[in-house]
Amino acid sequence: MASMNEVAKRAGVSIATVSRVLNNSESVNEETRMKILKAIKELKYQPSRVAKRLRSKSGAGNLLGVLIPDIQNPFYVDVLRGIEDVAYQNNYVIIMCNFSQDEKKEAMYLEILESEAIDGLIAAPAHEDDQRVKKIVRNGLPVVCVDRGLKGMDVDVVWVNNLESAYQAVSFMIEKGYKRIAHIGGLPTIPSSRLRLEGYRNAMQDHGLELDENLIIQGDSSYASGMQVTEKLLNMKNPPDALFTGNNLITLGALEVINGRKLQIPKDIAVLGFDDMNWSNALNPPLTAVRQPAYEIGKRAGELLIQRIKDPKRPCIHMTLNSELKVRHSC
Amino acid sequence: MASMNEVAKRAGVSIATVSRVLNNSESVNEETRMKILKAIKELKYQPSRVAKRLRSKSGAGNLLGVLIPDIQNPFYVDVLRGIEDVAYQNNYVIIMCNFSQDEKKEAMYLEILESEAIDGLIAAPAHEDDQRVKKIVRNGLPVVCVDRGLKGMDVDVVWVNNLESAYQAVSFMIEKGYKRIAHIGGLPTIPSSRLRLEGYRNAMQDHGLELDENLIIQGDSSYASGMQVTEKLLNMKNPPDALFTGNNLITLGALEVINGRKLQIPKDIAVLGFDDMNWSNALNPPLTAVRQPAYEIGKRAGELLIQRIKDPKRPCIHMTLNSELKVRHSC
DNA sequence: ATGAAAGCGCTAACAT
DNA sequence: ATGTTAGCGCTTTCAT
Repeated sequence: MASMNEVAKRAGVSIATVSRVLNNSESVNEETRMKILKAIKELKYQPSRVAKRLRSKSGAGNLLGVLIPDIQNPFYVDVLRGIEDVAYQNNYVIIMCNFSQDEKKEAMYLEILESEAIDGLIAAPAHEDDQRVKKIVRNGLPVVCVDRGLKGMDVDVVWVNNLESAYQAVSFMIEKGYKRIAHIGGLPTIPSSRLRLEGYRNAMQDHGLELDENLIIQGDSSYASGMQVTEKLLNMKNPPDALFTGNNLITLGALEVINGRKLQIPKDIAVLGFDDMNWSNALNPPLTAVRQPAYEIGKRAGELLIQRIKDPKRPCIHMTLNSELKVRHSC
Repeated sequence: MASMNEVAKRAGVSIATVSRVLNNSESVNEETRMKILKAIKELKYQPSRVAKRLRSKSGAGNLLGVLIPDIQNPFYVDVLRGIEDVAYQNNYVIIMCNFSQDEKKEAMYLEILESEAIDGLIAAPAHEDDQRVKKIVRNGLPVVCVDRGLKGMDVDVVWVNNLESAYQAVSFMIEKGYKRIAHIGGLPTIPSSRLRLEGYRNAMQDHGLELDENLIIQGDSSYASGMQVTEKLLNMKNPPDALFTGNNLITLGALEVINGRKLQIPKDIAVLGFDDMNWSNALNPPLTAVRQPAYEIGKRAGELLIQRIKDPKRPCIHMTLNSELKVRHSC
């Protein structure tokens, strides 16, 4: 790979001038500019992003970190797609850090990202009291949180109206006539899990339905937990007639168990999932679900981050996107 | 962030000595080592991976590029997980480049990766004649291909026995008694699409079944193409009694159409998919599928890449993993 | 309008 | 065993 020096030599100018035309800064004589452009072309010169990053400490490195809890969850894949599109359009590139709900791994990745001199970070922190992410924000790195905020910390957040969405979904179930609606929640440490649970509780109460605490079980947000909890619920002497599942993976786990028992959805048990998937119509019956605009969450987060990199002083924004109840046939 | 210089000053030594203890190279007096370690701790010093990368041109940068055609395809997500695990264990970090089957985007990303001075690349090239990836290999960057090779080029590849797997799958369908088995293929430019088609053809012929060319349709490997082609097939005057779908996304698209028409699987039409998903049991009925060991493909590729980075002279390996027919209830 | 030179944080000769 | 020094490829004053 040719370096700026070689370009400068070939064009018979100094590297400073080359740098100037590259950053189309200030006034450069049209003639010399042409000479330089020619040399660049001939040498197939491409600037080293590494050197650039080393030199200019802020925002010019075109490198973003993305920290997500679980790449196997389709929700985060879609978020990632949104981020990636914005990043790509702005000549940024992404270091992907999937910490698989493992806080040790999260800590490692965060250290590495710092030492990679990223220009900004999009993160779904392990929980809202995540000291590691908080420290990074305090250190002045531009950060945008997705799906979860940071308690007591002013930071950009893009998320969805979890409580209201859950409330609306459960209300829908109630109106459909379901009485014993169980909720399989995600990790209680995750704020969105708690909000969805709260929405569930509120809806039940507001509609005068009895709140059977045995019907509320929180797992660890995984497929396996979806299976386990569903088993448990279905084994009850008085099992639920409907399931409100707390995320994508839980929903899928629940479906596996229900299918395994040859139960009919929604006749024997109805299912309404939080989180939609692009292929929810491929399920049989098609899944009724709360659709978070995952791609858009990622896109917005990317935009906010790039804004913040350019203008670190801009006041923080909490952007709440609306989710949508996709009524299909499982409830 | 503290720099090596500050550490050196605090410990009262030169930066060279600091560098030595960091790379636990050569002999350093135990006493000074302690002093330095102490200073490092006190300053919370972390080496800059950027500076390191700029300086030492080969393999020390701990940065890997991953180039994949479609992050929305669960197969690639699992591959990515495998790569990521190996990378993480070896202190490498990943720049994720999803080119969404768009060759312009692929080209852009490849350029950027070069200028990021990555130590190695794992790629699923757009096709086997991909000049851009070929050039990178020729330039001497360590590269491992997954899922697809590079025609006329000696390069490490990790893939699956596509032809045999398809052959086996279709034979299974035939033995089950299906006669009019349709194949919805992926992009003909992708080698694995062609191999799976060939496996299909061979199986049909070897079992003395008529090869109705109307039953063989190649799309673009997407969910949408899965839907379109399935529509077309089901609208035939003499529709197929079984579907052999060419990848994950196609399968899901096909299922949506089949469900939409209230057709029973496998009674009205059987489905066998190439590519399994972690949640295939959540489908109703559970999907019979050819399971590629996607995670392991990623893991192996990661291992091969790190080996090659350490030893660029090692002869190339074509590693063919076995896929497995998961017989469930859709066929 | 252009060049010279310092320096980002580190590695790797080369000295001592 | 440790220090000095010359870069890696670039940006950015400060001169001219």
